Amino acid sequence: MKPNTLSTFLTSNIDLKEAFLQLLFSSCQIKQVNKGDYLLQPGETCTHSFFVKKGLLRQFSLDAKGKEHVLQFAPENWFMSDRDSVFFHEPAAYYIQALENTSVYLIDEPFLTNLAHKDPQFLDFNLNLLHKHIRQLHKRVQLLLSATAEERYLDFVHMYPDLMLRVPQIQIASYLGITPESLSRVRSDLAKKNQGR
Amino acid sequence: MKPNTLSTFLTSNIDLKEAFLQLLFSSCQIKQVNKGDYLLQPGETCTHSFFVKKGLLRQFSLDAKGKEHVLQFAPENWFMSDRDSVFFHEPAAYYIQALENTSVYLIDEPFLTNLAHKDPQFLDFNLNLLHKHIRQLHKRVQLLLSATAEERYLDFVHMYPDLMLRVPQIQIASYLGITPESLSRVRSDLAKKNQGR
DNA sequence: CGCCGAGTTGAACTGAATCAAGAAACGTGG
DNA sequence: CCACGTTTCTTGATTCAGTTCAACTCGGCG
Repeated sequence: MKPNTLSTFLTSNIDLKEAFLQLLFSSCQIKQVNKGDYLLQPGETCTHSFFVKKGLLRQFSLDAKGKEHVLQFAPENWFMSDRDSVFFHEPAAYYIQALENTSVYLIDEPFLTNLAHKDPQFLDFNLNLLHKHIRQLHKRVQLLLSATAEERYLDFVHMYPDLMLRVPQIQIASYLGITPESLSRVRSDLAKKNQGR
Repeated sequence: MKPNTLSTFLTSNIDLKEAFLQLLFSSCQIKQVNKGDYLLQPGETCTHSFFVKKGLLRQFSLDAKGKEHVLQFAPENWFMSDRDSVFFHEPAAYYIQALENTSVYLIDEPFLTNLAHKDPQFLDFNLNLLHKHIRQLHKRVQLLLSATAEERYLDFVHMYPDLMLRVPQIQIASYLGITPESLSRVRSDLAKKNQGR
């Protein structure tokens, strides 16, 4: 299942009524951002989530020592939003930046909530997304608690093989919670092991 | 705000209609579990979440090396559920165990979903909970990525001071992703530092 | 009593970080 | 299309936070 548009993404999960789809599209603006540009920076507040039509986003934080830590990536057909800002109307705690030239739909939150209230199918779809997100985060915590750098890398490659080809290793290292140097070593160790087979 | 019952917990967030509250209570069974007993084990499936009336639960996994990793604790008035099992009808991946003699409400999932569909206020309440949960998990990932053992410990003490008094250090160490020995050392180092003031 | 799990403390070890330096890839402007 | 500077990736040497293993203490509890 490889949805290519917002429409197929939405309908691939739950059969949304055509009318609601039209409504969603018509209410969405599209925004273009260039590689390196920011959609959101800490301290700002915004009322919409982003849905990636084309391109690639990353969400990251800056710690006290000035280091970046990637929370997640969002390639085509992924949602990304800063919950502090969008749902709780607090200043954002994270950066959202384009890693490629990217076009996103701006998904207005009040509108989404409205839709959830009006369309039972959309509500199910929405709840499903949230539960999946939580499950994925649980898995991530679990990996950070228990797995070595190598294990986490292998899991990443397995889960997001396409991202390996698009995201600089330095970003992947940050996502995995290791330094770029360590990632490089993990990769060369794995290459050696696999050479013998 | 220190809610003491399911009723006050629910109403403290959003004003739920009295009728729905009655409905919720009437449909909930109460279950008693003794310290050390399991509410759920990997491989099982169950259709309800747990709401802790009195006592303390923990959710944890067992890794390949036989080590436990605590994902989260649930003291009074917290929800705990295994999403794999409850929402996706897959075998559970985690254990849920009582750390004290505990009584929980069994919250039937189909019923909850129903409620969300019927009562707009309950829906908002439900969505709010999910978004908060995600936000908390983001923060946890962020800490695991960027903070030292000491920093994570201090954050835990700050966030859950009550749990420090009820949960064995060995469990807290597991939650923080360090060994009990390391936690002991972190604590004694902090004690030394604070002694001089 | 004596046992047993929780917590502490010490010494040796290790996975990953840090620091440093070089090589390869990339984009931008001439 | 090439030259340049910039960023990414690699490799090596050293350091360090946290683990491991082991011994010992303490407080409950049968």
